[in-house]
Amino acid sequence: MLSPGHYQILTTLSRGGPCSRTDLARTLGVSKASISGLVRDLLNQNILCEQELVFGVGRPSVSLAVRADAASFIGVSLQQDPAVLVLTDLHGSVLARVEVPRAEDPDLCVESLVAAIDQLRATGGASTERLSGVGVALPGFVSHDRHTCVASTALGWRNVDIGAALTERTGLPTWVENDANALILGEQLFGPLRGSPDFSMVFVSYGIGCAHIVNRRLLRGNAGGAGEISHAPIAIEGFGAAPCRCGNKGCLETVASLLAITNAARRAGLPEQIGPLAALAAKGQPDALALLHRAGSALGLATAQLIQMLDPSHVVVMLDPALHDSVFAHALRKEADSHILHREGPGTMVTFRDFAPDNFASGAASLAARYFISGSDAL
Amino acid sequence: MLSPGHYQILTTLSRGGPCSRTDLARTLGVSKASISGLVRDLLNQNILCEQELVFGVGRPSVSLAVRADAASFIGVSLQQDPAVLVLTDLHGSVLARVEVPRAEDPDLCVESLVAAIDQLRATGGASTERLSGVGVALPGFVSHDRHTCVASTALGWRNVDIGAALTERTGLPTWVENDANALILGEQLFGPLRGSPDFSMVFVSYGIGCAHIVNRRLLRGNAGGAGEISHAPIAIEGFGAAPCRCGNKGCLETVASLLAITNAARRAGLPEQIGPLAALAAKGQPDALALLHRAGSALGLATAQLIQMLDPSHVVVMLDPALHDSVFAHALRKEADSHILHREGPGTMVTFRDFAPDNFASGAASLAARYFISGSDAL
DNA sequence: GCAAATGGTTCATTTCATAAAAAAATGGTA
DNA sequence: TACCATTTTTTTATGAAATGAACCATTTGC
Repeated sequence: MLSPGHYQILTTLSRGGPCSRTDLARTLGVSKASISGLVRDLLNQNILCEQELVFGVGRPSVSLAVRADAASFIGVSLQQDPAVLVLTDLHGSVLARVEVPRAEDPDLCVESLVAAIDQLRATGGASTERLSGVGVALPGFVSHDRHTCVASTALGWRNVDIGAALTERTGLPTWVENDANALILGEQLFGPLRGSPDFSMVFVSYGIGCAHIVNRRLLRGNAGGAGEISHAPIAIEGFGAAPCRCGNKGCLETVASLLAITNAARRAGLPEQIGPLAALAAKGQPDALALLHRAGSALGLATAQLIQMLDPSHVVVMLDPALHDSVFAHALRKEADSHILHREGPGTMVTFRDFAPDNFASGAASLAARYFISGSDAL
Repeated sequence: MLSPGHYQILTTLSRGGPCSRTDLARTLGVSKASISGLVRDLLNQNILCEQELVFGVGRPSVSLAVRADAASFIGVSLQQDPAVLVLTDLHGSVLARVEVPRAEDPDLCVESLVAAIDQLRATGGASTERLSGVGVALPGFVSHDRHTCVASTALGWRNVDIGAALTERTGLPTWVENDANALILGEQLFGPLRGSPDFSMVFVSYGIGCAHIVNRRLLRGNAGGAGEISHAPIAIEGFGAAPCRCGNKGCLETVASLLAITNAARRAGLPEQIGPLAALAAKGQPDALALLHRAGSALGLATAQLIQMLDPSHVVVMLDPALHDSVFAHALRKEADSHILHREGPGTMVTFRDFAPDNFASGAASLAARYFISGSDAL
């Protein structure tokens, strides 16, 4: 139905925001005549709309924009229990949201997800008329065709074809993706860093996740293992090197994950919740301070490794709000800063952002949105 | 002269080796009719040739191959003193070679390079009739248009437009590139790993260099700083953390570069040449063993960081031949292996290869060859 | 020999992109 | 107010490029 030319226009508008037909012709390097015809098609199909006039010297240009209601998508996050499902529009805005318990058994899990999806379809009303696809984010490895969960220790799954199951039950095309990858792909399509060709994201949850965009594409690596920062070797002098469940020693997640932090807090007789722990550290409690400083420094060192290796324009670190202005964040920034090579010009910008489980669901929805916009799942 | 279709055919043949017209049509997703016409053009221009017949069930297919003598290129390496210049054909084979002292002064340097290029042109004879371009590899940062050396501590250069200077004096289009990048781009076009979409290379010289191919493209990063493994933080327990010239502590190059090794050897009263030092270690001399083990372990740890972050299919480590079967190499492999997350399937393969200054010159020549083959310098 | 299978070519047709010209919409100026 | 310069957008005529379908070529296997 839509040609590569149509998809190029949608991608450009989605990446760079509204612009005129002439701008599109310049950006894409094709003639204004071609753009005119393609845009007409997209207007007729109610995928684009003409916005306000932009006045310059001559005839004003008409801004073209992708219509938010041209399509809607469902995103499923199995990153935590409970699972989060969202219905989003073509701008990435969340229209509806629902939570369901995350069942371990694959069949039960699909069952409850299908019920939740039906609920979203009912809630969404008119906006679900053009419902175009489902995206699933999960902690684990996903097959190359983005249908099957090859392995997930968190879920206890091996070779679960959740993509096929959901497609069959919902009648909607489904894409499955690793949680960190879904997060960064959502950011690339709809987030503040949209359009940035080289950036990385790290999130600190019970585990630690990481993903990279390089040359505008997701970095998967040879076996889909790129970004496995959890097991980055970060043994620092005086840090000790605790054995990790992977069998090695000195892995990042033995120090900086929420699980490691809460475990260490329990052993030290400190509160296990991250909020009270951070509050205690803010008041100057030495053990809490040392614990969070250690964890932040470790993640800072891993971040420095990342920056030296990839030289991204931005690294976004998603943290629990309680950690935002804490010794954890400060130690992270300081340790990272002291291990990167400073050169002229603007270096890599490290920013913190609130960690929320909904980010994964939105990211998952963006997988389907990407297909709608680019006409292929080439990431 | 050549259309995008022509370049697609050249790129496919160069990447995957000889194949038939029908194979090309299948691979590129276009009709046999189109291929037929494009191939005819390339045969007429003596860029392709028909090779042997491949017999199957029906009519045998004619293998098409890129002619090695369709064009030739000059590669310049300023990676070490003396500079190395090579003349290569379109298969990457070296046809002629010459060395010249590497002058510090940019004007003198250009002068001697031009003289050497003229010498290569004279030596090359008939093969230089289709001389198509010059590539330059140098240790330092290169501007985005691949003409100017922005900064090089090794050469003492700042904003030297060596590309423009050589183009003016030789009349040949010129591409300038960082040494590590030139090396890996040469490998991608002509080396054993040609066609592999994700791999990395590390070389150990007076400094340590590194570059990555990700999704078939060179990973440059935001400011061209990707692959700066020299200053990767590798402080290991018991390693100490020597201050580095970059101002930080615990950088890889303070331990594992040839410069660091020879300096440490001098302080310990050991031979400064890497060959005798390795021989001593092979005989069991404890200080030599400890020194090389330390250096190899450090590089192994950095390699583990690399593998965890990027998950490449291969990491090629270019080493002085004396180090190949040494404690350095063994410690490298052991340390890398003990810090990567092992999963099912074939993991990253770490291989050693001889380090030779000529590799950089060949890589430099491949920059020009790439333009001939792909019609653009989009890396 | 002849059918089956596959590789490669020819050619009329369609599709696609373009350049050039025309139309539209505005600001400035006499 | 009339008119011109400027820029955006549409229309139209032209040319390049890719295609499908038919055709020819050359082998294997029976």
